[in-house]
Amino acid sequence: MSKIDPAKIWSLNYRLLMSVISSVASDVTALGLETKELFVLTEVEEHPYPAELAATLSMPKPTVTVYVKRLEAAGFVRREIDAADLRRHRLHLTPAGRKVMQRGIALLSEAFGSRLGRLSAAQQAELRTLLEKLS
Amino acid sequence: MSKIDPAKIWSLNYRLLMSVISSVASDVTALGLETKELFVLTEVEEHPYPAELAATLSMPKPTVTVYVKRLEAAGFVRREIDAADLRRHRLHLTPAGRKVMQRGIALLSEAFGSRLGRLSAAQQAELRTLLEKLS
DNA sequence: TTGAACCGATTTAATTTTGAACCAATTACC
DNA sequence: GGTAATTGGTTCAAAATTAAATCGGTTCAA
Repeated sequence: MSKIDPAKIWSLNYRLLMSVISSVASDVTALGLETKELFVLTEVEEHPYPAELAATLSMPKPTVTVYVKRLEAAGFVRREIDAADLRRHRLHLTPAGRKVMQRGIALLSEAFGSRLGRLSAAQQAELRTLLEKLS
Repeated sequence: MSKIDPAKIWSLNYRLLMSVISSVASDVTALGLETKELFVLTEVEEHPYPAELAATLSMPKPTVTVYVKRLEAAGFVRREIDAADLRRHRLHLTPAGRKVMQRGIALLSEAFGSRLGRLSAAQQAELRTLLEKLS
């Protein structure tokens, strides 16, 4: 068996993700948001503050500011000042935001799921376990 | 066991990659190239034409044009018109390009490898196998 | 051959993304 | 208390990215 090459695994994974992203991009934008805005939307409930979103998604803060502004303008999130810390802006998914997020996730699940379909259910579970360990 | 959720696996993987990328970014730029330029560099030998690079890395063609121009200006790749098809520009890694690519890959391997280190050798091999099936 | 369709790459112009500087609120510490 | 350091978020100007149009070169069908 050949020696494990992290860069090779990296490259496989990187190209996989990029390929899936670009395959769904046009359908996602048809929903009225950019792909990366969708990623933000999917994390809003677990990480309801812009700074948290920036950290978990590894995005610069000004980028999050822009996305949140657009998501708010589109009516997908609502913002309110956190009473306990007036610097913080707590974000809430609106019903429209939840709906569009679910549609976006469905597109992603469909595209990525069709790749995952090449694996058995056990292998998919194994992949998830491995990725969780890496996270 | 819970039902397999492609979007969940997706999200784990996406955040993992972004996190690794941003952790190496500053060291990579210290080598004299941008992170994405490094990705291009690593694929040049297997895919020596810009159009191929764009396809395998899921990048728009103009983006590749820009990166290749910079890599050429930095002396990391050489370009020559393909004699068999005058539209195509065959790319070659220069010795300096190979060196910087190896350094960049080492950084990436180090950063990603430290995550991979949480897995046993068998699990790493398994991950690679799974990702190859998905690619 | 010819010319219509196609393909590889680039240019241009517009949009997206981000580093740096900033402001306001909070925290830590004397 | 006071004030220095930190944190959440934004602004602004600059840089990166890309869609659309373009230009040669190639292919293919007649």
